[in-house]
Amino acid sequence: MAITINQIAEICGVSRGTVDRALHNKGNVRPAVAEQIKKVAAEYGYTPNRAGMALSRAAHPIRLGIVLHSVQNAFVQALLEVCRREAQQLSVFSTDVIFRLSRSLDPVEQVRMVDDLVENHKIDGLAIMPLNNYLVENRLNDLAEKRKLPIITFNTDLPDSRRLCYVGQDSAAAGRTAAALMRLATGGRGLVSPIVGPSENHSAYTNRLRGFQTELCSQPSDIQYLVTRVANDDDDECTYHATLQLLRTHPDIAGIYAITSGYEGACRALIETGLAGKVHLILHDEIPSNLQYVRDGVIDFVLGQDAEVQGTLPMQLLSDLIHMHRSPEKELYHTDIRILFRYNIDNLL
Amino acid sequence: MAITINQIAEICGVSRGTVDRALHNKGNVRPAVAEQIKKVAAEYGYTPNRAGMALSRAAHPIRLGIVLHSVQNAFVQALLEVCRREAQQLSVFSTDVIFRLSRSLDPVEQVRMVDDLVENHKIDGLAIMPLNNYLVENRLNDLAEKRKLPIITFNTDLPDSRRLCYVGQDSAAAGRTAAALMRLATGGRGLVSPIVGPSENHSAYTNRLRGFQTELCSQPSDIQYLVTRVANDDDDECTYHATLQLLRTHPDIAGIYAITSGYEGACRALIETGLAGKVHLILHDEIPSNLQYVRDGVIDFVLGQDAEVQGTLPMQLLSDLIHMHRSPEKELYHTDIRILFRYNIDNLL
DNA sequence: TTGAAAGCGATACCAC
DNA sequence: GTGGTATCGCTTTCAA
Repeated sequence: MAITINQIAEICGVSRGTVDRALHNKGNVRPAVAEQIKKVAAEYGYTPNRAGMALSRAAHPIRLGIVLHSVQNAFVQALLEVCRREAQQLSVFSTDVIFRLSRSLDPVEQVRMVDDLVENHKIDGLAIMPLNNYLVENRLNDLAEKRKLPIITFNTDLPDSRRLCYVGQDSAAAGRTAAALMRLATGGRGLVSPIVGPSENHSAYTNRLRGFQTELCSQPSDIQYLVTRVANDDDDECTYHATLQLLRTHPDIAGIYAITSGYEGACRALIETGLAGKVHLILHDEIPSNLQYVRDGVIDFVLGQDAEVQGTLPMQLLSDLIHMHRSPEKELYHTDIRILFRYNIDNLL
Repeated sequence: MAITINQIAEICGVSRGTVDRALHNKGNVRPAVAEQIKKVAAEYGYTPNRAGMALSRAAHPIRLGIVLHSVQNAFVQALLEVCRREAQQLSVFSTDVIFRLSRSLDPVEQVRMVDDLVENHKIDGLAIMPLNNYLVENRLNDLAEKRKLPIITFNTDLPDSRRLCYVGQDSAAAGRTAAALMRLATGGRGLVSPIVGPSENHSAYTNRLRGFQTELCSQPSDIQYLVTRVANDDDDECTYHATLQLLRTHPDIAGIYAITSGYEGACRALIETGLAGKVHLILHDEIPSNLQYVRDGVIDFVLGQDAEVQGTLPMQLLSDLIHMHRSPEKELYHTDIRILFRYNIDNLL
């Protein structure tokens, strides 16, 4: 076992209280004594016992806010699940977590949620999946500056805001990865089409498209490129019809890249037209339905992102910051870009 | 905050001690009272506070043993690193971890290490990366049966032994994954050669080869198959020479599958012969040198395994079992088979 | 500026 | 069979 605050107190011939004040720079310790205490602590490699801290804090809980949008999306639901589990874990550390969820992509609603958490629930930290909109950005900047509220973005970033850090995928890199896999799957020939929605306020989606596009065009090849637009983000039905239409007008198409996990309709369209397995298909997110389509030979590749890390790290970082005054070490915590295909999906935990 | 043992005691009009005995079935509680206590606990969704448990156990520490071989291998070193970090974490739960490391693949030495941990250090649980040898297997079976020692295998399994469970990759599936990627990279044409050592006592390696072989032969294709044997496992120099030899005799070779991360010599051979990027190359393990070869265009794909889970889960499972009498839920905890190539390696945590 | 003491939740042990 | 009490490491409060 590591050295304890009691042992340090004994070594230095002072009381526990004094050691605590010295190590936390709370003042009311004679400088010379504080000096010696810190020296001894460093010498013996003192690290506070987390169980002890947790227990003693039970009387003074802190509150964290979590804001998510697009909760109808299957991946976001998985992410929410992980967040809930982590919230449970954190309750040991006297950290209460308050969730605010929306289906829409309405920035006004998101700002209202944030305000509610800050004004009515007095949160000490915020983890948010932000919409890419100036209303949201301005509000977050305000809170960070004027209220000194620590804010962490996750899943989707708002890079120019005053958030502490971002936990999530590098969306542009994910798009480039999709392009490289598409090249492999098609042998670098034929017509390839990404299916995208308006992606308004949703920077993850626009970044994926940009990355895909950039990478495909970066090397000379026999690939033609055509963007298929659908009316809504994460809309299964739209995607179904758009894909049917695409397959009708371009029956010789080589590959489709459905840019969100809400675009499962593309799978149905391929199956119904008998083109499943012939047209190469790449989708995002490790959700059960996608994996089943992979097993059935409809989807070539699924690009997964690490829901585990995205759902736990933001809260842990906030908790560490507030409880132990330890700031995040990096600005960007980029999570895995997982490549899943039929050979490596049935061996997971 | 969740309900505590104190509150249950108050509700039931008994003392904390009684509640504790009732919930842990320690006897010495009147059946009717025990019944009521359990009912109340269930009703209020009681879960023991981990911080409290950890703290109260400080006086009664437990000991875990960890046995690793092939520690000169870069991946095993990364794994060891993770284990050390987890051991640090567990010290909060009064769990001391004792490591025994070997470079060799000698089963006699491994058995000796296990014996030392059991006899001289009185370990309460064992996590081992076992050699595939009857001496090891018999010894583990003995300890499991006669001494009731909980044993978990990790990284490499010993499926017929009496271990509680296994945490690690499905090696055969990893081999199949390598074969599928090789098919993609080569376009399904040409000569493909896995490079393997004797793999004596090392079932992960033999299973990878078996999976690779099975998958390549499972579909009709224009791929020819030739196994290249080297004298030692994880030997860079051997591999270098064997690869040079292979490239000389088969200058038109399409792909090489180096079955362990110790076979970096294959990369050097390809670079020196000017064949890097022309002959497709797949290696195992997410180690820095491999990733650099990917960036340099020498390696097409790296198959990674999850060192994080492999290094933490076995100890957590043992700790949970010994402290809380909670047995592992599964027999096989298969970790990720990660596919890494130049597009998704520079965006990691 | 400092020390002493209470309390967080769970466990172990000793009286009764 | 049961209740009381000490203990783990840390924080906080109050008194000196």
